[in-house]
Amino acid sequence: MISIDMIKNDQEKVERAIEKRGMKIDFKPLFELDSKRRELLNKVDVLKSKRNQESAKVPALKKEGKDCSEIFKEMKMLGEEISSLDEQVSKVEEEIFNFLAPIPNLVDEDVVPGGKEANQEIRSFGEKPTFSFEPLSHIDLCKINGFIDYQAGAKLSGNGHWIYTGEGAELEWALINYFINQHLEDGYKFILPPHMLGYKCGFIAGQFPKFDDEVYWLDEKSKTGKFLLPTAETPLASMYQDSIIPEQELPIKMFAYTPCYRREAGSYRTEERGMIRGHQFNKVEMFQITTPEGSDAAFEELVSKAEKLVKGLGLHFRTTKLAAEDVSATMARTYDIEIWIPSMGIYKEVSSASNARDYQARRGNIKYRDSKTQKTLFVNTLNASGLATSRLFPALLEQYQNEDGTIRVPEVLQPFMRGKTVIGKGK
RNA sequence: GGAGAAGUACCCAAGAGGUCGAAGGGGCUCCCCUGCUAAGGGAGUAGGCUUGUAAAAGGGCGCGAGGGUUCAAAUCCCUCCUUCUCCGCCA
Repeated sequence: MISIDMIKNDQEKVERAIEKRGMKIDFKPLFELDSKRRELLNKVDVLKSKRNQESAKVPALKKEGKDCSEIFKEMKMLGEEISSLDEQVSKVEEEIFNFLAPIPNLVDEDVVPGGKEANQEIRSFGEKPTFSFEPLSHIDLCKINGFIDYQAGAKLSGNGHWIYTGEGAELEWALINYFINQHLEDGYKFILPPHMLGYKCGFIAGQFPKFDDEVYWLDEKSKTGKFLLPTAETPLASMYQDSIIPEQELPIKMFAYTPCYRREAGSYRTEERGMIRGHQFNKVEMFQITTPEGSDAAFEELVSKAEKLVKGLGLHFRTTKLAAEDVSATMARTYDIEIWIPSMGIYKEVSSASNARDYQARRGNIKYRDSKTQKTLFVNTLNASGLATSRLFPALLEQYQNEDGTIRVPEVLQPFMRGKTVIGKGK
């Protein structure tokens, strides 16, 4: 959420940032609402002040045995005026909220305008692997090795669901453990949040109201109902809602492992077979809460942590800085770490690292107390996957396959697989 | 799922329609005393949001949240949330 003050202070800057997303917003109605609100508040506050003063006199008058009915009559009329004005105030405030809430975050100055085509690769690691034999796709590799049971998954839950079986499940779990271990070593706090969340979490994280159709609602979609988390970012962003964090506790560094549940309605189903896009996938999510001054460094840290994980697996990837239209509405900047999937001949996102600046903090009223001024200020929130397995797993199988269809286990995963160096029974 | 009780400031807690920005205690801060420590004495310790302004002064809101009754609500009524206790259910 952006604020009226941000717009007032530098309207040009705000407009520039929004234009980069290919949008245009006329703020005039907002300013009108704002001055109307002030006007109403000034009026009603004077009346309330008068009511308070008069009411304070009553006990003394009563003690003297004087008649107060005249005052009561007058105050009753005042009271009616007050409640009518109060009503107008809350209506205007609601309109202001409805105006501001859907406005996307302001992208950083250095984020270029445009869509996907304007994304810039900022660095890459490793090379596209070459094979001396005809490599198999991860789908075939899973089938011959019995890592994944797609058919049974579909039987249980329909399209977009799969079952990790045997060494496939072991590999999946080893990946998750490898991530968790790295984050613990880096001093991040381990969080296991609930998977069923209330509406407000979705609002704070910025997914609602726009994307409230893309999550699974456990009952009917409503402000009181619960939905299954689409990413652990949603609960992590909401953990500190309505609180003031002492500055010395910042930055807060944490991570969570959860499955992610997504409807993925209208996705590119044919291209994305296998586990590229499913309704449930595993992800470890990193999250940081920082001061505004600390958030750039935190962002770099998150990106490099995600890169380190992929590097550790020895997988070829590139890091891309997203152009404005590709940055999600909640975020000011996003870097994607994309991994090479040989059978598809494309890079797929395994981590998305973003700085929300104070956008989520405003939505969730998350503040910190500045140690010098003692003032309360909004925190910055940042998140990055670290990592999602559903793209990593296929890339790993394909990049680590042997000619006989077995899979070499990357060294970093071996400790989590009881020392195994090769998995699968092969062709 | 059912029944009951409770939610007041950093913590505990009084408060039962008007002078309650809310008693008291603990904690914390400062000072005094005691050669250290323990103990004692004194003073201070409500914020958050908002309005207003050049800055201020001043004003509004505030006792879990939201409504309502009333001239007036921490206090009465309703709804919701949370916590605790008891009962039920047991993956």
